Amino acid sequence: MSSYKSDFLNILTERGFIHQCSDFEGLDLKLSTGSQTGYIGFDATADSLHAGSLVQIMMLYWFQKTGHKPITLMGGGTTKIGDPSGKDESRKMLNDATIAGNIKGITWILSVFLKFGYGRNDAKLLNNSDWLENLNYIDFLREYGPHFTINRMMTFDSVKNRLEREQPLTFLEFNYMILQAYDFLELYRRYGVVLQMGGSDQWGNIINGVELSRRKDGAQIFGLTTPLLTTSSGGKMGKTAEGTVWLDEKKLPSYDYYQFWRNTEDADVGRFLKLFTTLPLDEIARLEQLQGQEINEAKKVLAFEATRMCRGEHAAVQAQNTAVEVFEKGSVGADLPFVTIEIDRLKRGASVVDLLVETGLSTSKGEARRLIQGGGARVNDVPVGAVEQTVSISDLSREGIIKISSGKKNHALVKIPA
RNA sequence: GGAAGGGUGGCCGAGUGGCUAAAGGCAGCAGACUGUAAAUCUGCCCUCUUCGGAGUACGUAGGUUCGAAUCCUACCCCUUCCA
Repeated sequence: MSSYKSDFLNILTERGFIHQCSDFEGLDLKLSTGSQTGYIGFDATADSLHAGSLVQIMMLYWFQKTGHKPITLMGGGTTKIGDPSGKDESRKMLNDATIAGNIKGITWILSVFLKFGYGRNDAKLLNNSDWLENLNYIDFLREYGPHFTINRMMTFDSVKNRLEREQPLTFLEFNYMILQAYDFLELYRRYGVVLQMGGSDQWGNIINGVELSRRKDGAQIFGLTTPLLTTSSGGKMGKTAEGTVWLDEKKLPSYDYYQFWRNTEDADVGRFLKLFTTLPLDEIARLEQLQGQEINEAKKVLAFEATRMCRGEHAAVQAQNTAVEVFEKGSVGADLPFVTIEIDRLKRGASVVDLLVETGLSTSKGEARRLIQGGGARVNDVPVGAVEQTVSISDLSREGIIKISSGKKNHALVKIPA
């Protein structure tokens, strides 16, 4: 289907990673002449990454897999500015300690997907504060300022959108793309980086770096972006009802991570299999053929593989087992969240409303009541009829467990202390 | 510094003295239908509650009034235009 010389571009094309490239031919030629270095920048605005960043991470994964050297650039410096791309409001200012903590968390999760080290194509971690923090304002302006025209900058979406929507865009944020462009040039000079990858919202920032490097150093370097990922029904990737789909297991249990992928919409399964698993394409093609109810098999593969990559084989198996127990056998699984309760309290009768709140299935008593009134609460899979209902010893299973559910998908366990 | 407009629930956006916990839309939750999908339909959607109510809330702080998101004053912030 595709006909690039480089494995990297072939794989990316086949798996649907590519949105735009500054120069396909040039990049292909460059990549096919040997191992190259490329990078992706990560904002340090949160202490971990979520599913929305996974496409970029997978792109780096393939970059390394095909023999090239990935650099993950932490935006220690640029995070202090705030990227205006895709938002109407400027970011909160973060302090140094927070940024440092965030970088630590992000680095950890990246190391799950990439092999870091000192080998030939091992991934390398850098922080742009190394060269941004001590820039001399006047020198910087004189050196690089002339290469950016306001006229041109106004045409970039990040700037244009703000202006069109009459939202404020401060000079601080206006500088973001200049600094990111400078990052690229700096990386080219220091490490011979020839490719910057990123989400499609980064296109403007990336292309600025390509142009700046060409003008300053005559560098022939490239930009490559992934499509903006949305679900087929238009939802944003990485956010769900429960909140953000964090990659870090400390921030999202593996069972929930598995369930996120398990609940993928039909229309997205094939696309996601290509992007988020490393299964061979013919295997994916087979799974894509499945219709109707059989598509669930493909979703299980997707969920398992995605969980395995991010959380490891053991966690994936466990999550899958729990899902089978809960959904296919109507039973309970080890991975379900649980709370313990004193046996005395059970003897007296513990209110379902309280338990819904304690297990985290509801965030307030009012919400728990509404859930019951709406017929969405269950105890041991039996709908709760009244708000006042309580559970007692007799509700305990042989294993000493009571299953509490909010709807059909959200379950938690109440256990008595061993 | 001056002039005009504006700041409402997670978001968008009505509301210009009581009928407003605040229209409508989006997002979200639950139910029905299914396949742990989508679409559709229905209910819910500030917090607490002994279910009678109670407490908070319309940028911030005061004031007028029996009664304010709505009127007045000061302050903060945003937008546009002028200097």
